[in-house]
Amino acid sequence: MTKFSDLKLDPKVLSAVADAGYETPTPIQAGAIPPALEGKDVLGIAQTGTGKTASFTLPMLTLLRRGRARARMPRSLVLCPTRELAAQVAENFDLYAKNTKLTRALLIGGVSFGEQDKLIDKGVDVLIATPGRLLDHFERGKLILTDVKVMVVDEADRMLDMGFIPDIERIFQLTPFTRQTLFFSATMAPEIERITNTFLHAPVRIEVARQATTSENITQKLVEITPARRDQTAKAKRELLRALINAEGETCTNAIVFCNRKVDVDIVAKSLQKYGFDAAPIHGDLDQSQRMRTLDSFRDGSLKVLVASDVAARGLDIPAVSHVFNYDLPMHAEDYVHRIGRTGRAGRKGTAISIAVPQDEKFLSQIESLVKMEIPRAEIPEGFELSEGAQQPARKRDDDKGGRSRGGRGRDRDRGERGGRDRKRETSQAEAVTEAQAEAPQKAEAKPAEPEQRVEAKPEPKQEDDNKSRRSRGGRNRRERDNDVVGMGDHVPDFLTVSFRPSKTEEPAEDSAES
DNA sequence: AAAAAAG
Repeated sequence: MTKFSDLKLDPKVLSAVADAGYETPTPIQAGAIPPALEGKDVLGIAQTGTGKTASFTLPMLTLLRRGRARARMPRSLVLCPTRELAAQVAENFDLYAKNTKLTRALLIGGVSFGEQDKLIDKGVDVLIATPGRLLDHFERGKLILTDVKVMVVDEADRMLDMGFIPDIERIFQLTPFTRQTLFFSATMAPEIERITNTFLHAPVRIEVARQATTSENITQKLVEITPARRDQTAKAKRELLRALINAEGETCTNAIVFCNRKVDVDIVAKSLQKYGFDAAPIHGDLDQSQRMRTLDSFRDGSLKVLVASDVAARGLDIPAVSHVFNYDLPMHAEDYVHRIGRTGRAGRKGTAISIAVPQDEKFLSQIESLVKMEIPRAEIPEGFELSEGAQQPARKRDDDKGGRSRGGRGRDRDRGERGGRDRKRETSQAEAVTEAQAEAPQKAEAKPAEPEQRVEAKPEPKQEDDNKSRRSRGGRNRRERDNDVVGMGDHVPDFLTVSFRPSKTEEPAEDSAES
């Protein structure tokens, strides 16, 4: 078995690796580092969580150790699809470059140019960037790319999804033909193939096994419900989500809840907060500093539940998440794998629980054929009061008061209510927001018996106001929502210390009667 | 059908 010490890395880099506690390279590292150190182009086919980042940072630092960057002329370039990913790569560089004098700059959108300009002017060895901001700097004449010796493209498949390929091609053309290229992608779509054929020179191809489509460390579950009425779907799912989190009890130390839409990320996060969960949203419409703050507090454990769009599905290094909840099933089966891959990492056990409604059927079957297994159906947790708003997959359609039944988890999802023609979203954004708002207040009364004071942090009067303003202003009030979302942290009793024993009072009857 | 990224 190779060790890092066998890999001809710079001693200073090696000592940083050792300090970080790593001894044995992962397969992608063992495969990519040696050719990269020889100056060869590398085509790495690997997913997140395989140790990909170190497989280019370590050789780059070694290759760059001699020489010095000139003003505005970075010596290497790392391109990442998202800001968070770029920031994370930057952290990696800091970690492994700590014993060297190499410098780096992070060029991402959403933050001011000033600081970035200053660093570029001083000259940096490593430039880590998202494509848009990089080109922005270039067009302003701030950046000269003719001295780039090494260029890395990270998560190329995602760049493709995001429409970055033209930008990437352009950036390739701005760098010298003689540069060394390290190129990473989880898949080799035809378009990616074309790019690599065009811009890589005799690359060494390293392919590591798909990160088990489903790691056996991850316990997967699927809970199907069939809301009696379409317009109650969202609320029923939120109720169910809370019940599922509660049912996991103390085993749920921290969790990511994935939603397909940004608006739902906000709604769900807000709803969870109203119910006393230590939750915060993250998606691409939130401003960058808030994204960073949220992510930081999630990493350091002060935030327990991260409600996220797919911005967080891939690439982000969030260690040791005990649970992943799919509030929505992802529309791309691939994303399911990425999402649940946020848990069960590094040999730990993880749990991934997904909520499905009848409309999800086709996504579900795609997911199941991708992961090559049927996701075990789980029962609706105790404490989830089955109301008209949410029923288990209907076995009998006319059993319309039969909410209480718990047994049936057959796969007859096509039975349920599916008014095929009406494809549009069941609840408008504005309605949904007010609905989320409305859920909690009733909650407060229903709950005094509960030992934990989770609800007490709730700023009630303010909500009523917001509620009105929201109603009148339709759905376009994200900024406003963001503002009252943050800052509950200190008041909300620790998620961990809460006893999760589900209680029926948790779901007041009014909750489902309303609307 | 949605998210992300340059404003």
